[in-house]
Amino acid sequence: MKPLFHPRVEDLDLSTILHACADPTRLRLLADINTEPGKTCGTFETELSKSTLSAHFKVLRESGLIRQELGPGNSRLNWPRTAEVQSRFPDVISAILKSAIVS
Amino acid sequence: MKPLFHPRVEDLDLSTILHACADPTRLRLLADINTEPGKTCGTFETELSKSTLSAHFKVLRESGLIRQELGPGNSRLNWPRTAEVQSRFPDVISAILKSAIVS
DNA sequence: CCAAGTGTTCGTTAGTTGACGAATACACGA
DNA sequence: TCGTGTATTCGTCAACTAACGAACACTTGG
Repeated sequence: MKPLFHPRVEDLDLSTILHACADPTRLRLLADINTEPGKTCGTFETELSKSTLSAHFKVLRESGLIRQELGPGNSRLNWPRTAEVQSRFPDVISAILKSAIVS
Repeated sequence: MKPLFHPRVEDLDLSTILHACADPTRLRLLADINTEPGKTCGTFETELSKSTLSAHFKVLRESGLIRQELGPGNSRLNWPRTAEVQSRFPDVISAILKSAIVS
């Protein structure tokens, strides 16, 4: 299986992270992952196609906001990297998530 | 003089705001405006053309992050709307600005 | 081995973005 | 009124984005 790319904490970039959060779909996915860590890609409530969703997960993963692990049956388990991101950019993600869940 | 559009506080949108912050140039402008409120558009240190800069100010203004007032000699005074944005999305902008100024 | 389930990758398309120079609009001072 | 200074608008261009379906890759159960 092809290894999935995850940026190191020291390579996180604020603009990249904000760009990843700036899309409503991705912000929703990110909020869901933080609410229910370990969700697989297929368990998100959405109207979008699989390929579109996959692309959004890729953006979240490559920005450093989530970690994707192999799960059973070729599935992907999605974990938040919120703590790691916070270590570089304190309070940014937690504040965004708080506002995102409300709105 | 054509009036400049400013969104009302109740119309602020989190994704729009994050998108405005996601560009490195705009984040720098926003940080500068917060550091030195009332700066005019021409006083920012940048290599970009006037028209490009004007477009960035427009994005910041229409997202609700700044307010632009008429100044002397057809200049624009740029003021942060940080407090208003905070009232809708607590801590988001302050956290972003703190990280932005460091990096 | 085969079929079903889960995601990714590829190619395409329409729309958006960021950049620029040139032209324009407006205010102010001489 | 005529420049000068300040900023916006317009038209253009290349690059990027989000969306889709089809095809592919991989795991697992029968």
